Amino acid sequence: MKANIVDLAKIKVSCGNCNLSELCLPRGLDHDELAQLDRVIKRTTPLHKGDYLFRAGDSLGSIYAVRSGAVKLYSLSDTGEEHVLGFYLPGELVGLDAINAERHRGFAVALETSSYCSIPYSQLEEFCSQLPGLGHQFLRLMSREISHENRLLLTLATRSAEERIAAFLLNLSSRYRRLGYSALEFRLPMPRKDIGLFLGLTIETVSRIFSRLQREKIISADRRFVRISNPAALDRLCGGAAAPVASAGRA
Amino acid sequence: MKANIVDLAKIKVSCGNCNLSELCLPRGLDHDELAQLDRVIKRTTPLHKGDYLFRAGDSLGSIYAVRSGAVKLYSLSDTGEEHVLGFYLPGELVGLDAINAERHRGFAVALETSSYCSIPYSQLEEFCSQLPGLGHQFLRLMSREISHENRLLLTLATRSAEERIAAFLLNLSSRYRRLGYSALEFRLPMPRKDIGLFLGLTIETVSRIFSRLQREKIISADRRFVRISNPAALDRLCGGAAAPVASAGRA
DNA sequence: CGCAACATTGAATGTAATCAATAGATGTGG
DNA sequence: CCACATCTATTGATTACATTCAATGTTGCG
Repeated sequence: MKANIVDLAKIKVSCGNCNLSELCLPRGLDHDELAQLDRVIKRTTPLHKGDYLFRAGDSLGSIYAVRSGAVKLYSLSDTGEEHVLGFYLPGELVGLDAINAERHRGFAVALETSSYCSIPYSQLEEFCSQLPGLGHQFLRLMSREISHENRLLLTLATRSAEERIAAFLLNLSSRYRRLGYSALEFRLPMPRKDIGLFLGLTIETVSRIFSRLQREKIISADRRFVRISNPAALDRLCGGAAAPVASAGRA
Repeated sequence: MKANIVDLAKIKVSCGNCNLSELCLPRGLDHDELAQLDRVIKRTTPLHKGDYLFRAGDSLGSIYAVRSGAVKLYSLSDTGEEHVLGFYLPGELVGLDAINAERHRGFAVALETSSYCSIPYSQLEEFCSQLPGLGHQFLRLMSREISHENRLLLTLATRSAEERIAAFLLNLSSRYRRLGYSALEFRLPMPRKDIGLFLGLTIETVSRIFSRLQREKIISADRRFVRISNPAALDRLCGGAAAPVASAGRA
């Protein structure tokens, strides 16, 4: 059975055989293009919870794609307050905001054991010129990030605490479904505090809203495990701000 | 003197002679590349106040660069509420969020008489492959949009009404300086209502904060005309969230 | 087991929204 | 040119929601 193990390892280290390829950079590439991309993508040992992908101030080395686990991106203000900019799940790219200044402004940390692929940005840019399909997909992913942030801006600017939590849960739900997991039952990779720092709420408010949604039989939550019992009600709550259908990418 | 007029007109319709070229797509291109880019960029008659560049649901035709005036990007929720996603000044690109879905989700409307350049997205993408300098700059501008939204997310998620207004004014200030205008005295291209819809505040709150900042001698505002009397105080107010130095792009 | 991190709940406070009225600016047609 | 309507902005009074401060409960780890 040793051969089997080796096979699994080989499968894992190729974009062509990655089950995320339709969500990630390789999307739309033909066999040859894929092979070329594969040559520059690096896959290293997984990160453990608390390990950093990069830190604020680091010069832009690589763009990272989450392969498993979850990554939190956050920034620190002058006064040391943390703000969570987003959570990244498998198939999603981290570090796109650093291209302009060629320097990261945020910290990317693993919320749990997580594996990732990385590609040096200079090479990625070069490849985007050479492989039109890759350039196309990369621009799409950049644009998607902008779209998602637009939706998030709307949520943060205009929605109540309850609506924000509802939108957050539905967003996660659709992203898990996209990954082939259950959309109605999942485990949150982040603590309540990070949800609060992401949505602009205090941890107490987050906790109270979770309790309220539970009293109203809309969700049932046991620590990090969440079950959406009444998706329609949750949908109604977020006032159409979350676009649960066909949504993907950052929360 | 008729020749002079013709000359001015010619100057205006070339990226090579546009005074915004260092802020816009042509940045970093050599003479030949510039000439190629110039061939596909369209410059049409200016928009009047209230004219639309595109509307939600429109398929992605072109990417637009504001040349003069100001453009507001906003979206409507299911319930018809407006949310302003941003304001675009000369040298800034509008419509980058539509690349992913190949469809606009927002409305782009001129806040005042505004001119613009447009480039069909399919051609832009093709050119990005052919001219590495253009691809590089376009990715930078996409990335910059993401960075600015990140900063905005922080502002909306964690700042008080006063801090939001302070950050908003400083952001506009730095963008006007970048364009060569006064950083301390400018005219707001948008009404109070739009500022509120952008910052997640009601028009009443916006008005009250403006009044308060005036009582505190930090600004003086007469309708749309704003003078920043005490930039240091304004800076202190926004708690380091606005990064007034070297900031550029969307508010 | 005992500690530390995470989470929940309650009471009091404060900020911004809402409701409401007024004032000023802009534009139109008589 | 003025009367009127409309749009925009300001200010005040009240209300509602989320924060803050505080205490307690729970889980998992060393």
